[in-house]
Amino acid sequence: MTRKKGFTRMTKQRRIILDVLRSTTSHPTADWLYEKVKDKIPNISLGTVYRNLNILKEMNEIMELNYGSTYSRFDGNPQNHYHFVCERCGRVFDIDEEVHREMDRRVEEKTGFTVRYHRMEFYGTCRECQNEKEEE
Amino acid sequence: MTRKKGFTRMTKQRRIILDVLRSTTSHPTADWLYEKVKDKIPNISLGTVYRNLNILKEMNEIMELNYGSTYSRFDGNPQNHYHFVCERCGRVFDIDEEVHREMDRRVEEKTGFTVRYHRMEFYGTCRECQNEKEEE
DNA sequence: TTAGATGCAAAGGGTTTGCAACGTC
DNA sequence: GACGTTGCAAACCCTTTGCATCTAA
Repeated sequence: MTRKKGFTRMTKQRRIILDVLRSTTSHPTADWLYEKVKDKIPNISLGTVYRNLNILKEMNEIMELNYGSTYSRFDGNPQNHYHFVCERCGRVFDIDEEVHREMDRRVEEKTGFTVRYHRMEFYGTCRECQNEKEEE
Repeated sequence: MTRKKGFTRMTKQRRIILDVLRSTTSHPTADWLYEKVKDKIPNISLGTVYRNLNILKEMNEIMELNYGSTYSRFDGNPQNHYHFVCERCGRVFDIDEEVHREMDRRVEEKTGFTVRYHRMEFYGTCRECQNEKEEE
């Protein structure tokens, strides 16, 4: 699983993909990033975006999120933090709440497993969507 | 999102899919369920399994989990609970820990969002995998 | 009786990958 | 110069879906 190979080269593509991801708080999809990066590298391919996202993930520079949807979202903040997913509009928000590391220890004691980290995501309705009319 | 339609019929397929899922704690994939159900309904189709899993999910009889993998796993226990995902073998375990509903309220206060529930999953190495030799 | 459910197979759609050319170190 | 990386397009693979047929209520 852990990959020890190179990843030595900081190509223009890799750098710009990371820049774009770091410059937004919207937890974008690979395709959204592809479109954005195309502004700067018009002939970049979607495959390159995916490849670099996977590499950046292995380098612990970014996080991959997949909450319910059929596609992944990416987070340019590699620090563990919690998320909120709006069930109406699908947007993902960061939650400003400390990560409860003590729960990892408690689970370790209970299970005998080794816990490296945990993820937590809240589901509900964001403020904006609360104000919209109900629809069936 | 919320679907008001029928789902009135408890077909043989639906009942057996739910039975099989309820009879395991392994959080199986759709394909695994398909293979198991085939023992009882040899000519059932994979599409039927998927359709029923989606319906059962909407009926709040089961939960769909998608933690990292490209495919979903299903949980026959509709009660919210936490999970542990082994990063080595990929198995998913239930965690016997009360759900911290108070965190939902705290996030609501902080964000102004409406929180319906939260999910939490721990990642690490299960006991069995800890005993296996390291491999690169 | 009849609307929901099934089987089959094809389509969907996000993601991965093989390969030749390219670019970084 | 060597080897990681890219672009392109095809392949993958899990999941959904159209349609004729079937069946639970």
